[in-house]
Amino acid sequence: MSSSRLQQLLNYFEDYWAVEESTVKLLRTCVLERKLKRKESILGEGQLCNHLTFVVQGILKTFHTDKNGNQHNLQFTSENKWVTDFGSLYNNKPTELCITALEPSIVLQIKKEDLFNLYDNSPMFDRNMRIITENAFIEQQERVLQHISATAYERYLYFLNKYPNLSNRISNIQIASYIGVTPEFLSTLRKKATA
Amino acid sequence: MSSSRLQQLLNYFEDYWAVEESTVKLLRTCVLERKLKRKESILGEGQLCNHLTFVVQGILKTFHTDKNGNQHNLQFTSENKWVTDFGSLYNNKPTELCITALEPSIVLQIKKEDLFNLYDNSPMFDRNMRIITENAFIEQQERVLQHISATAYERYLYFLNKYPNLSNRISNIQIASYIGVTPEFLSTLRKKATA
DNA sequence: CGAAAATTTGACATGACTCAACTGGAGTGG
DNA sequence: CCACTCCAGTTGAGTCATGTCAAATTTTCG
Repeated sequence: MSSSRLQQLLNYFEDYWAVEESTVKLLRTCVLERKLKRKESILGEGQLCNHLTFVVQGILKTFHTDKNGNQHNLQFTSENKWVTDFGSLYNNKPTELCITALEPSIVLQIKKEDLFNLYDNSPMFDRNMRIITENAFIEQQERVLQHISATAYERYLYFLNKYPNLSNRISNIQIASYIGVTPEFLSTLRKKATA
Repeated sequence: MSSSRLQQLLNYFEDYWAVEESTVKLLRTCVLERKLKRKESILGEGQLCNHLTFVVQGILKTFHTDKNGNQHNLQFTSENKWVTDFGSLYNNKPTELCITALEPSIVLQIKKEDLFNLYDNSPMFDRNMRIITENAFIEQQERVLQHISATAYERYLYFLNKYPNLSNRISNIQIASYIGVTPEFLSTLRKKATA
């Protein structure tokens, strides 16, 4: 794999802690690179999730398809963010989620066995995944709070404000699905926002 | 502190991993017990969150008060669950949340410094907090999914089904605030559910 | 027991969805 | 370069879900 892409991952970790040489060595042996075309998936409904994925370039969406066939976006994952389905990864349960590229993308992946091996051999890697997960939890909690206390209009403004780079790169249909409204209704919110 | 309550915490951890004697010793020195009356708070808006809290008995609610004075319940924490405000705890930021007992309760608390000490001296404790946080993340994600894809009625039925013991012990006003509807509307949903 | 809080009810207002139609831009093949 | 299709985005009419407010009733807790 391209060493510059592994380097991006290492730089990312350096923001959290000084990565030991032994961990770098482990990462070098187990990190897999994968290129994705637009609309290509790394996880499909009913499959087992076997990887932890780090986005080097591009944007992925994680969504659920309900019984009526409607898609609901749970998460966008762009550069230097992680994505996986924890429920499926840890409990060996078939996933109800799908992870798909919205743009041509490059990701790094760590297989489940290698991930567990990293946890066992690098306590600092383990710790950093704890911190990363804590931050992800905070973000989800903030989002729940929005849904129980704010209107769709407020949620939209919040999204624009929090993810300015995403809102330029993602279609409004995807944004509507993320904040939990129909594309038609988002359209009226957008008119209101520019008025 | 009562050793039986520390024992409950140790039993809890044993479900995850075999606790080493050195960690037990550390816990014995730093775990604080606290009794709470109904409506008593362990964290108030504007304060710094300095503890990780484990509920031995009772139920706490974590809520946010919006600019109109309305409370929105983010979380209920009952026996053998953890609660804290990660954002405030790690970033030393004043919290926007409040954690209050819904029943007379007994909790165990670990101060921030002791918590960091535990992380440093017990990699398995660190790991288990990672796993606990991952599970909490999954739960929040499921809740977000509900809000972007399900009706209030479906969310209510889901709550009843997922937390049968909570729904008996908590007033409907609290449940309404948790699922994100007004108490009046929850009342109509309840009528529908028993019809 | 008595005060405070929880729950219910009903009339009315508004937020958000559905469906169908229309517009306009981005690719694609001839 | 044009004609074509496809998809994103918008608009509007009608409808349903949910909120607001006020009041009456019941339950809970000190």
